[in-house]
Amino acid sequence: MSETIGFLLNDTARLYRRAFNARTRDSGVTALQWRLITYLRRHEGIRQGPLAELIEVEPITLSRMIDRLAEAGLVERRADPADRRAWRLHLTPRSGELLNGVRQIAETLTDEAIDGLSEAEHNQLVALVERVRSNLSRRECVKEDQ
Amino acid sequence: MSETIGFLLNDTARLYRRAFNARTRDSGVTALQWRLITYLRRHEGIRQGPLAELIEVEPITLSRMIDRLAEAGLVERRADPADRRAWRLHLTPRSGELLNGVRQIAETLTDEAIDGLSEAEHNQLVALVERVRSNLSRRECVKEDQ
DNA sequence: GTGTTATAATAGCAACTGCTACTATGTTCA
DNA sequence: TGAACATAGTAGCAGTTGCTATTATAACAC
Repeated sequence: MSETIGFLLNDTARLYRRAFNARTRDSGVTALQWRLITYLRRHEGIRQGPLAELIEVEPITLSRMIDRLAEAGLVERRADPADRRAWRLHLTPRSGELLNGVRQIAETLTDEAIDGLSEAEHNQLVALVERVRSNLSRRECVKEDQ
Repeated sequence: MSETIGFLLNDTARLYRRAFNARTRDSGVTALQWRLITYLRRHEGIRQGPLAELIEVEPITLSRMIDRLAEAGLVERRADPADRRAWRLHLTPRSGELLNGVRQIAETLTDEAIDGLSEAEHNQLVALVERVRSNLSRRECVKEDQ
């Protein structure tokens, strides 16, 4: 059996993305864009670098996601008055409206994904995956460990 | 907390891919290509359609992965004598050599990913993720349920 | 036998991802 | 002050993924 945990996680994540995107196609927001926006909501005015670190993607990856979100009118790049190299990211009012609908879909999908799992199993699943994530995370960025 | 299971799985899977690819860069084989090859090894001569279904990707996605693997000399498309629309997929000898090295890397990485988990926890993790996967899987393809 | 429908694979388009290399700006130090 | 270094973000390239549409072939219906 080469069904290692890596492949299994990949498969499952891909199926989740696919299901999410299939349901939100009309809204024009993908699973990952939605996630980015939920982070942004809690970090209004954050710069791209720290946000990229927060969600653990490369700066360039984030940069291009922001490109698309800005083009869609969901996110705004504002010049940082203190550093002319940097942007500060802000959500537009339009994003708020959109997100209420999407949040519903996301919650439903999550419920379906964990269908049949008890509360305890669900908690355990999250805890175990988080441990795997932190195992994989620390070996890439030994720079900070807080 | 919007750390839903979907995002968590996605994050973890991405970190796994990243770590894998970082270690196998010289070999020229990515995590997903390697996985495809391990499937192919157990299904020599399979056609693209069934293989795509097996690994649950769209046929076009598989088609392009095969393009790259064929170009790299790891996989061969042979005409199907019984159906001129179809290809039969075969591994080349070169793939065998390559894979022994990659398998080592994959095993090491898996060990690191589950570092700190007991045998029981590891088993439980796999079992729980598999249940989530099957929850997500069945809702896309109600066609077959065996 | 010919027309309709189904199937195998691919083409175009677009989103997500990371690597290396680059530009522009800020910081430090001599 | 001016050079060396660091940081914020982007450009080019390539791999993975899926949607819709298309081509070529097969299977079926009449």
